Amino acid sequence: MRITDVAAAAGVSAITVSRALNAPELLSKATLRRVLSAVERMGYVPNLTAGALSSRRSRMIVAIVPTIASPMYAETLQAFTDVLSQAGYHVVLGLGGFDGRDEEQLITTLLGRQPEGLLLVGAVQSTGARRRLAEAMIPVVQIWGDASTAADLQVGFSHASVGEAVANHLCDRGYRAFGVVSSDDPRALERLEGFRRGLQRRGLLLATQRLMPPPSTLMEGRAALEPLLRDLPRHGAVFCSSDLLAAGLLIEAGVRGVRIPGELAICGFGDLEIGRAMEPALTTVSVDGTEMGQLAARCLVDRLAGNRIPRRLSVPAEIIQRGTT
Amino acid sequence: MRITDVAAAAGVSAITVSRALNAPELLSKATLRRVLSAVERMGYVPNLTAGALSSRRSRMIVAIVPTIASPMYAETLQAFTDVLSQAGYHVVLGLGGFDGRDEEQLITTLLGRQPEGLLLVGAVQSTGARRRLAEAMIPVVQIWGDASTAADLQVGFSHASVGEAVANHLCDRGYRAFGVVSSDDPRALERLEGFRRGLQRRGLLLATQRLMPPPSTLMEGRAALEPLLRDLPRHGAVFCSSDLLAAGLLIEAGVRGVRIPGELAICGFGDLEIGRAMEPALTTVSVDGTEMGQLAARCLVDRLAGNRIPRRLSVPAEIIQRGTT
DNA sequence: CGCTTCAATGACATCGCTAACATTGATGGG
DNA sequence: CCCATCAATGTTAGCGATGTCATTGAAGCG
Repeated sequence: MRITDVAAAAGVSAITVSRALNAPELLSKATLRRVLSAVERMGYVPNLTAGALSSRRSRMIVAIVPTIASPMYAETLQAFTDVLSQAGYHVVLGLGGFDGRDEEQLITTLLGRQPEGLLLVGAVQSTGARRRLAEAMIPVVQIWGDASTAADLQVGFSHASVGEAVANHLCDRGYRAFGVVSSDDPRALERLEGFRRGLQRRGLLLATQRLMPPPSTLMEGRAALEPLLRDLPRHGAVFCSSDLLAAGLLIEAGVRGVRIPGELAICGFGDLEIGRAMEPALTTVSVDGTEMGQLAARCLVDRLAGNRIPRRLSVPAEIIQRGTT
Repeated sequence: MRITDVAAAAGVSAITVSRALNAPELLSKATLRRVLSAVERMGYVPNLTAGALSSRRSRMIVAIVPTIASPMYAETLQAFTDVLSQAGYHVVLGLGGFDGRDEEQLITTLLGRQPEGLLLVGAVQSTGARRRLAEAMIPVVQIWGDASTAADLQVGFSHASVGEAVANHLCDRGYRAFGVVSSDDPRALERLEGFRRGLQRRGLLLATQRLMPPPSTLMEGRAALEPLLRDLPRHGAVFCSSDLLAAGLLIEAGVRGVRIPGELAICGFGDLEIGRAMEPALTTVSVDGTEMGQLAARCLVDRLAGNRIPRRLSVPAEIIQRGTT
């Protein structure tokens, strides 16, 4: 069924039906009612593909995320999609993984959909992909971004500063020996670097670090405890790149009877529900993934509506002092 | 840049460029090479919207999921998207929530994209939405489905049987007093009903049940322990609708010094990582969310390729006996 | 009353691609 | 040597909507 069918049924022209659906204020009350009732009666569903081609407005936004299997990204994407859906956009999902392989390929085919905007979690790695994005001439919001790569629009926080702040916080609480258990994705590595620098500023060193490929899991956290205890002096503190790793440590500590924070202090990252629910509750860094997703979405919507918006937005990343440090 | 620009640059007609990209086997080696090099050189990205309109093949699949904030669905969707992406489809995300509000609206606008297939988590609630789906004449795969609602294609398992199997399992292990802590989404309720029936068959009754709105959280699990202990005789067993609830009980039990499974046995659902990582590890029902997502995707791909495929596929749901029962 | 103005509607071309059919020229069999 | 055949490429006409400009008629105004 096409728009012309509805038009015929309502005794108007195709464009009038189009207007009834897209710009009802242009029609007289009577016509509008007649057309809408025909639409309703016939169960007409407009072909958005055709509409997009004609109007050059696809009303689609592409979201490129490493994975949604990780709760942090899932939460962000959920919020992002909710807001955009409200604003009348559809979200096309691109799962890129953590390595840059196929990145350009993925971005290219998705750009072929003529999205009006794009969400990017983390940085674009390949220059080819970067060029493609630039050529697309659409707003790109980057979230969870590294400082290094400047996208068009950015919603996030400085991972390096977070690392440094955690270092300071732990020093202030009196810890003097430090370890890191971290995934080796670019954002985690930036936090680690900041952490290390923060320690250096205080004249302290990192005693041990353990890197592993993303995504991080509880099990990896559990497995990390034993080597950590070996390498780190008693009363040390460990900074984990994810609450999952931290919670894993906590669980294993429970099993082994290691007192937390007495024998080992733990700071996580992400403020996931699991951290809040553990006993003792996890000290962690809270970044509001939901807010970040919402902000990113609103950025795009505003920008597409022609409003001027700030190119950089910060969401706060704050250390939540709880029971494990 | 349009396809004709590339065609001009390569000294061929538009359709030849189209074929170079979509049906290279139809072209001579020389022409193919010439065209592809022009495509490459000019950085041409085909407009898939136009292509979709013309060919009536959108190469898009719509996925409608209650939420991706829940790890189970996120995992399934991840697998689903991965497979489809491999097969050259893009996934458009629809987040429907758990209530049926706006369901028809959401489905309708998404159908306007002319997707070639659709993934549905759970059942369609409104009849309006069901009619719309039927009229769209595209394959619809339903996963995590209730038995009641027969979609076009179905990949899943019987929630009721799972509930019954858990009842039997717990009875067989000698428990005689039973409780349930559950979300009240339709699928969880079906499991609950099966559980109750299973108990009845054995001449046993449910001593207490506590329902709460989805999504389930660890915190709700923790909060559920105290009333549960009040209402349920010692040495009872509780069936939770999610590993998150179960893990919450487990954490709270640790805090209160309630011995698991000595004083309280716990069975979860979902086989999430957290259940495996807890100590004692959680007895649970494992349904492979990844496999379900992959299967659903393959169903669609096969069907769209014109192959005959079974209308119902089962993925196994098996009880994993671990430390909490 | 004639002219402007504006609200309401329509006609037509167009968005960028591909399906369907047409054409071309080389190949090979009788 | 002619003609059927087939591989390789081209021509034309849409796909289903909307942008743009044109048209209509009623209202307002001096």
